[in-house]
Amino acid sequence: MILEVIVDISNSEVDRCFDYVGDDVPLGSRVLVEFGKKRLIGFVIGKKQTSELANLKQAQYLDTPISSEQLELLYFLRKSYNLRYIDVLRLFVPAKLREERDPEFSRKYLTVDDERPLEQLVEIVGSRAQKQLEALKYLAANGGQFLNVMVAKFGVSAVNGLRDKGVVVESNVHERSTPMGTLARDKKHVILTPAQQDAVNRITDGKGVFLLHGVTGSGKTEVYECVIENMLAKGKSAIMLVPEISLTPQMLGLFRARFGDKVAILHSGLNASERYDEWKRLKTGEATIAIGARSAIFAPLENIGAIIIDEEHDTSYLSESNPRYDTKSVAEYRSALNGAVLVLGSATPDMESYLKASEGKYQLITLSERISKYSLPEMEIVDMVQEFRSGNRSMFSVALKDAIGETLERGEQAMLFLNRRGFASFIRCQECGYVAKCEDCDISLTYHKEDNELKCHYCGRRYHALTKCPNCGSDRIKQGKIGTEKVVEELKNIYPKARVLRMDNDTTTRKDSYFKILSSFAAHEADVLVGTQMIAKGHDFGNVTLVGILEADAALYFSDYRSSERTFQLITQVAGRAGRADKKGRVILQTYAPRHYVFRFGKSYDYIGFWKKEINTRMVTKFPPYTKIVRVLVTSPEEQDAVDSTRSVYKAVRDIEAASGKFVYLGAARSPVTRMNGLVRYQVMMRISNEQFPSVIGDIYAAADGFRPKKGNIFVEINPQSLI
DNA sequence: AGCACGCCGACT
DNA sequence: GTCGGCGTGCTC
Repeated sequence: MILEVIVDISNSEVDRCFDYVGDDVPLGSRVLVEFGKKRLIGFVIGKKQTSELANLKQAQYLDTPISSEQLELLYFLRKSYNLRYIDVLRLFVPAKLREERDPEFSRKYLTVDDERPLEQLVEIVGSRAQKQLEALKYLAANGGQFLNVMVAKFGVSAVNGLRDKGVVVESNVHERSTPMGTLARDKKHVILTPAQQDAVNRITDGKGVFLLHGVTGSGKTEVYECVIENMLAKGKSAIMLVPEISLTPQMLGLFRARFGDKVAILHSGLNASERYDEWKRLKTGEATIAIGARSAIFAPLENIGAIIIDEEHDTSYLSESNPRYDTKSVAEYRSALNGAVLVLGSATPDMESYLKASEGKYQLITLSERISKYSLPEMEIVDMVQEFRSGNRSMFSVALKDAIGETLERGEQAMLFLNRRGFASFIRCQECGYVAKCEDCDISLTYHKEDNELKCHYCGRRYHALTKCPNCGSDRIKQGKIGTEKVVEELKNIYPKARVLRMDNDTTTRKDSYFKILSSFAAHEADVLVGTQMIAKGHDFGNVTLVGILEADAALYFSDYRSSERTFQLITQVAGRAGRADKKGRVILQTYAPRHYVFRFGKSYDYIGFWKKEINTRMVTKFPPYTKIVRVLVTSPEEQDAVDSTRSVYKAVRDIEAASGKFVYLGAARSPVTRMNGLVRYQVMMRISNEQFPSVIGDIYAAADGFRPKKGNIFVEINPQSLI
């Protein structure tokens, strides 16, 4: 039998099948092959009787980790996102399966017998066996250790003595570092409200895609749990995706409590062995629920009954590098393959999701009541232009300053948000709040220091830098951006006794420091937490009664067509942080544009009102979800190489346009960030109507692949999150 | 990705 | 004269 094998090398040159001789193994099998001079892991994706080539090498069968359904998914991903075979296959298997070594390789692990108290065990060992007692104490103190490590430390006879006396327990593990037992398992009994029950029934008995629009605190999680429970009862499996940031021990404990060992958790904190163990539990059917961040959509489950995507508007569902893909559309495809329901849940759904719901493509379920009897906090909007005019040059409005003082006096906590993203900045007049926008796109211009000019990131149009406000003539027109350090500094000046914690990209370089800061704040080791949007998500802090949003419009004027949507999502999310428990919350939102519709709708938590206004803008200005933005990014260490490639791609795309009909926009230019990591960056930008998109995207991919720069790289992005 | 083959500059 | 630079091409 000839096997068509994809080898484990991610390179466009070898993104095709290589023929090997082998046994008649199932498609999706893992084999060991000799490729050139290297021994590599490969995946069988095709079989045939004969090959055009002579002298084929032999492929050695290992196992079959990939299902036929996943192979269908492979072709879908490859076509939709122009991915290489191997990049998709790598998403399907844990890293352990990319090594030649037997993944089942395990070591003996010793733990102290926890059925009996330690004193009793000490007695059994007896005072004569000093070395054994020492080893036992070490085990008890460390919670366990590998057998070979114990032997090295205490000698064979001491360790064997302990094993003979039966005071230690042996188990086979890979390299597990976090024992399963550490997760809390307190079971809570949940009684659903009629609205929740109705949602559960509709989803369980239905099919297709559901958009679960539930206000903050409306109990979406209970709905997810019940849907999963019903699917398990039907003998089906389920996948639940959450933003990486919400994979907290509390959240996982909740699911463990309800579903026990049926849950497999795939999060970034797992080491390779733990990941393999969880993957295998799903593959063998021992676990039938997969919970994790976006890549858990590829979990090796069969007969899936439900796929749930919590906080579906979250941008972490879009993979922006290496294998680029959109988790939601993968989920839609996979749920269709399985005949499963797909549930998209959010308090502030993605513009496109709600549009599909309004068009009847998704079934809309609304949870409008909060479970808790406490209502959402009152939102006050402070006009910072007014503050500035009345002589307050501080970054804190009088209202916010007073509110912080009162909160501190009551011994409660406050959170201050700085709405900041990226390093590029817009230009704003401090006197009147004027912001420079592109005349063609109605998107805020970005100031580029190197060229001292303003640029539109969507069409490339350039404008002179402003020295005076065109609206009011003031010269107080400058970059609108402040940092968290400055906020902390000023806060310390006003309230020297306040204990302040700061969290932003600088303070949270390591992943665990994020949780450290949050849990320190939760333990009331600080009175005020100052941070960027990072602190908007995550835990509930019962003692937080004040939330201040300092530059509510900073993201609003960020050069991005989604800036209003982002701002609305953010203020809704942030407001949810205030007064969740029995204390009434207060939100103070500072802005230079108090009459902007985002704040008008945000103040009353009116998602639908906002959506209607915003979707109309998108339709009129021809931005997603009515069009698709396609960007071909070309990078190279050499200017000419990048220019040549960009020109060729642009010409090819012009031909595609000529054959297919005019695009909404097409242009080629330098990328907004012209150099990065020593590489020059050029781009071809397009905006294409939804109708036209499916028929041209394949040709655009082909054009990009065909005119790859000699020394650099080229890739195609669809609706990129940022244009840097 | 690696590795081999192959054609031009500064060294014993 | 040669050693080695990395451009180009191939791996079933």
